[in-house]
Amino acid sequence: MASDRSQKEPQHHSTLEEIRSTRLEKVEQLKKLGLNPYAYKWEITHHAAELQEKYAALADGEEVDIEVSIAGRILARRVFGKLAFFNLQDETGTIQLYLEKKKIDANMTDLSGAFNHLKKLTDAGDLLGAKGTIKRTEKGELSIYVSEYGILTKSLLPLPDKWHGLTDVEKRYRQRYVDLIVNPQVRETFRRRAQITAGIRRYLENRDFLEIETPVLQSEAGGAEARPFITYHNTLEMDLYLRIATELHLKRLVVGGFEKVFELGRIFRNEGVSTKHNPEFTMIEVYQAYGDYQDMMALTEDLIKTVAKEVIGEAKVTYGEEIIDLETSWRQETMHDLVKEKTGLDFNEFKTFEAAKTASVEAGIEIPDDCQSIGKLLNEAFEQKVEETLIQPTFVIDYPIEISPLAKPHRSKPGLVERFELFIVGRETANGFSELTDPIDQRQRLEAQAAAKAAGNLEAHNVDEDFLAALEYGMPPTVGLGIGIDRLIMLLTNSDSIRDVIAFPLLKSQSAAIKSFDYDSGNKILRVEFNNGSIYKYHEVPESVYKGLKETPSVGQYFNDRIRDKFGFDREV
RNA sequence: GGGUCGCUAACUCAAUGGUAGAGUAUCCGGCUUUUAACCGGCAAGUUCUGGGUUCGAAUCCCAGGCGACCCA
Repeated sequence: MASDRSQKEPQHHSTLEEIRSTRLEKVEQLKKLGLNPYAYKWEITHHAAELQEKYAALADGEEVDIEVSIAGRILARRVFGKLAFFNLQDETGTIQLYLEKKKIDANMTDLSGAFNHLKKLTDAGDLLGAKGTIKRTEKGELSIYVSEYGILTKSLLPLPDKWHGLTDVEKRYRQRYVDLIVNPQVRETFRRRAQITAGIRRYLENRDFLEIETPVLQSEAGGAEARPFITYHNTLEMDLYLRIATELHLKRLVVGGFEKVFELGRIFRNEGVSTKHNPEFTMIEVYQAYGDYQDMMALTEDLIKTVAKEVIGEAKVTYGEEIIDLETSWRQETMHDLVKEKTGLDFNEFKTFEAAKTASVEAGIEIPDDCQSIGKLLNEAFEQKVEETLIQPTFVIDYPIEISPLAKPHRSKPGLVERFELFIVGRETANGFSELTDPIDQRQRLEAQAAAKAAGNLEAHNVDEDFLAALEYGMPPTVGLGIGIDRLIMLLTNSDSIRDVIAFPLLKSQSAAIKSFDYDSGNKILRVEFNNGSIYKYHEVPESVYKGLKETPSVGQYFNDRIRDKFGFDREV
C-alpha cells in the first residue's frame, strides 16, 4: 500500500500557499464525510481555567466521572497510533485532550473511523469542540478523556513556530489576532485594559458624572495644540477636522447645566508615531462645575488609586525597574520649585527674558527659536531637566499662562494659571486646570492662537466663535481634567510601548509589491496587479507615465510617487 | 527629522567574496501515557527591491522599501 503512494508525483508541502491548499483539501474531505468544517454551534459547559482550578488536587491517574464539554483552538498535537494528546486553548487557558481510539470510536458510531479522521484531518490552529470526562494522566497532566469531538472551524494557515512563537514585533502588531492566539500575556493586557476603562467609568458614574458623547467630526479643531487630521464632507462641500480634544464641547455641556460630565473616547492627532504616541489614542476628559484644580487633583489621585487597586489588587505597580507607589499621598510641587531644585534657577527672580535666557543657557538648557518668554523658558527648563526625573506620582502645579490658553489665571500668582499635570515614570499622565470662564479673556487668548495659525503655526487653530458664545451665556466656575488612557494602561500593565496597549496600532502600510502591469493605450487605462492578488485599473493615465513605470529601476517607488492617489481607479479584484 | 542595527526556506537562525545549510513546522510511513513526544523518509530558496563593483555577491558599494532601538 505504501508502494502505491510512493509512485505518485513528489508532493511539495512547504510554502504557505501549499500548506493552505493541503488544508483546503482537508476541508473538502470533511465535507464529503458529512462534517461541516465551519460549524454553527457547540454547547460549552466549562472553560479550561475553571477545570484546572477545580481539579487541581486530583491525583495522577485518577478519573472523575463528570461529563464536560469545552471548545477552543488546538495549539499542539502529539499523535500516536491509537492514542493522541491535543492541547486545547480557550479564552481562559489551556487543557489537554486525551484522545483514545477505542473510546472515541465506541461513542461516535455515526461516523465510522472517527478517531482516524481526527488524526488525519485536524491541524494545530483548528477550532475543536470536545466532550468527555475528567482524567489526570499518569504523567500528571489534567485532561479531558474525550468521548466525542466536533471540528468547529478548519484553520487554513499555520500557527507560528511552536518553540519561538511569534517574535517578529512587526507581525505581532500587523496580525494582532495571531499575537493574541499564541501570546497569552497579550490577551491579559487587553483584558486589563477593558477592566481599567470599565473601572474608570464605574468610579465616575458612582459619583454622578454623566458620560456624554461629543462630535468627532468638527468644523474647527480646538481644545489643544496639535495638528489635526483633515477630511471632507462631500454633500456639505466642507472641510472637517477630526477632534484633537473633547474640551470645548464638554464645556458647552457645562454651560448647558450639566455639573459633572465626562467623555472617554478616541482623539486624533496628526503627529508622529513612537513608543509613546499613536495618531489615534484614547483620552478621558472630566469636567466638574463649582470646583477648582485642588478638587480635581484629589479626584484624579483617588480615581487612579481606586482603579489600580481594583485591577492589580494593590496600589503598588512594578514598571520596568521601578516600583511605583500609588498608595501614599502624592507629591505636589510648583513648576518653579521643581525647576529650582533640579537646575538651581529661580524663575521668580528673573526680571527680564534676556536675564532668564542667559542663566538658562548657562544651566545647559537648549532654547528653541519659538521660545520667546520667561514662561516658555520655564517650561523648556522643566521639560528638559525635570520631567524624566518624576518617577513616583507627582502633581506639578501653577503653569505659565503662555502655554495654557484655556486655564483660569492664578488667584494669587500673576503670570501663572491654576493648572496641574500629573507625572508618573517621567511621563505626563494627566492634565487639569481651573477652567477659564471669562469670555473676554478667552477671546483674546484664542485670537492670539488664530494669529499664530495665520503666521504658520500648524498646531494653532481658529477662534471657535460658538464656544465663545457659550461662554458669554455664562459658565460656572469649573475644573477640568484629561487623562491619557493609553499611558495609564501602559503603567498598569507594565508595557513600554503604546503599541502594546492598543490592539491595532497604526503602522506604515507595507510596500505596494506590484506583481505586474499592462496598459491600454486606446482607453488610457493602466491595469496593475499586486502581489496580494488585487487588481486595480487606473484611468486617464498618460502613456508617458506607463513608459516611465516600464523603464524605472524601482517599480514600487515610481508607483508610489507618480500613480498611487494621482489617478482615479476602480478595483477589478 | 537624525543616527545605529536588522531583513536568507513557512518559523528561528547559520554560511572568509567561491556548490546557500541546520533545527522546527509541513507532507509520507510507524507507534496506546505524550506535553519542544519519538523513529524513518520526502520536499522546501527571486538571500527585501533595483542598480553597481567583480571571473564570481547573501556577503562589498549606491539608492529605495519595511521594521526595531536611540536621539530631537
